[in-house]
Amino acid sequence: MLSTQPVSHEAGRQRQGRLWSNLKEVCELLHLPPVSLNTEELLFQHVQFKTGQRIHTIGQPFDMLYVVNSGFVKTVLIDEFGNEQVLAFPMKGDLMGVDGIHSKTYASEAVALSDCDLILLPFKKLTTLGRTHVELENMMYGVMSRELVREQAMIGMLGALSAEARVARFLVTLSDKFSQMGYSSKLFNLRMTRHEIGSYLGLTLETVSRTLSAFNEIGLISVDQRTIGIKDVDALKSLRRLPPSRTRSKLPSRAKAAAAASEATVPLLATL
Amino acid sequence: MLSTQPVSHEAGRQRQGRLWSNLKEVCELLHLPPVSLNTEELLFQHVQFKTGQRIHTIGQPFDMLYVVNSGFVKTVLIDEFGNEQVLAFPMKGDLMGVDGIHSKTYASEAVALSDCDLILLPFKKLTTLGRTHVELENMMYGVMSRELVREQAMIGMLGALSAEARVARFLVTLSDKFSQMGYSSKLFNLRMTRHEIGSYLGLTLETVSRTLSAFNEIGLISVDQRTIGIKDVDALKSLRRLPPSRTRSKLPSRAKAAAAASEATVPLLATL
DNA sequence: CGTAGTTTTGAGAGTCTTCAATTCGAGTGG
DNA sequence: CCACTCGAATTGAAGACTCTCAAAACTACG
Repeated sequence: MLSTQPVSHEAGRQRQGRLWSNLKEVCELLHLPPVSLNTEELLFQHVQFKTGQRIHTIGQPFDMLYVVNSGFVKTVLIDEFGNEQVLAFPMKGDLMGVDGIHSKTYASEAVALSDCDLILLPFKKLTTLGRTHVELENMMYGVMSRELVREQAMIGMLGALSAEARVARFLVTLSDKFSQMGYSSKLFNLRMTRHEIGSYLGLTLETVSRTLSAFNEIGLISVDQRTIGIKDVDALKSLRRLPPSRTRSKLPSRAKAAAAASEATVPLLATL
Repeated sequence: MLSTQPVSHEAGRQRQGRLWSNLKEVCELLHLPPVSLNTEELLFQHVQFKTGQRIHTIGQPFDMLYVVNSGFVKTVLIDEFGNEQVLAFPMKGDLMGVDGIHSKTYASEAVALSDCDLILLPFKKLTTLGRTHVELENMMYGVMSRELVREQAMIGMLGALSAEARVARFLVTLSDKFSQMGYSSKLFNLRMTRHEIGSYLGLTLETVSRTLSAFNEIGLISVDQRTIGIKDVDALKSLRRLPPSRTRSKLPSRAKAAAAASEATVPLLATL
């Protein structure tokens, strides 16, 4: 009903029947301090993909970075059995393709989850340009480093959090992202299936579904198919579980706050 | 007993009572095509850390990248409870500190697991230099991208593999790394505790211990405290489990090869 | 030769997965 | 316009894999 992506693309101008953006617009999209350059004439082309279309595949020669201007994408790894492992759900302002730099070949596959509009950043062009424009170069390193930090956080999450905590975090992150994009942070539509969410979080689709239902019953959220309403962000944010391994030996082993959330039989959390 | 790290550092020369390495040596260490530059005079300083010493902490201002020249390190994330989440075990030839570029502050903590020798790469110096030497610049991007791919693989592992498969992979990876470093790939010492391994793999120390014991009983490896002997690399490499989630709908649902490894009650699996 | 940390091993509990059935929703063709 | 079909989502029940708690053996170090 609401929070449908806008059809009009804020960034970009028409030219030769296509959309183009300049560096400044790209920087804004990436939430980076704008590179103050005389690069008004330096334009990057947009490309549109329809739902289900592949943006790039594993092994394909690398030459482009992509920035999502609108729409939703998933990036996946594919193992020797053909099983997908979702790595990320890039959306407006997210960068894709960095994993291709090293081997000059994309290491992951990107698929459009909705019709979307991407900005093409020819990697060669960027690096040559960065050589003369320090700011741009810093931007490049910065964005790559940011990606790395994001993945580190992901590893931390997969390695240490319970199913409930993972789903809660996922929702909070999505909520933030939506608000950041100018949509409602309280009510939004998931663009991915439970299966894809599960893959992303290292869970089965059933567990994802059950957890969402549980959150719903407790009143943390409202769920109707792919429409999610956030009702208690704070509770979601603080949803934790005792760490699975007793780490950091020297700590005053905190009492396992067996916080029974109301009388619900649902074994949810220690709101700390 | 064996495979103790060499006291002498292959790379590096004495000068002012300290060790220094040139760019070529650093590139070799990183397994990168040597940057053919007239940079004989461009030297990078070494630093030594003793077991347990902190190389950098979270939040500390970023200015250096580090390359491990000898010894063993762990990098960790620390959550709000003070719990450690091991991110990696950098060893000879590995790069550290990239996560600090983005926020100009290290995002992780690095601790020496053994006495070790690191090469300091002042980030500013590298980038300025890269501006004039394309090869060096490419190297920078390449190494960062490689790190990203490594972490992606880690995410895939944490999200999809069983405890046994994770431990098996860990051993194989270590074995490869050791052989790459010039040590025996068949017999080596772990430099980290079960607890650290568990944190790294998203398991408890008990599960790690039990899994190693199980591998031992089956004859895949020999275990004596921290000394590991690899006896059947291929079996370790092919150790898998049915994916936890039925992904990729359209596949001829492979029969769950209930391969009972010998008659052991140990539920160890589908050697494919 | 104690003391503390590491590792092993056991037993029980619990979370998450697996298998299965049902409902829901959208797209297609009659 | 409605029946039909297929994928997505929900829910239940049982089972499996790991975790938790606990105790003991071992190692290292002072």
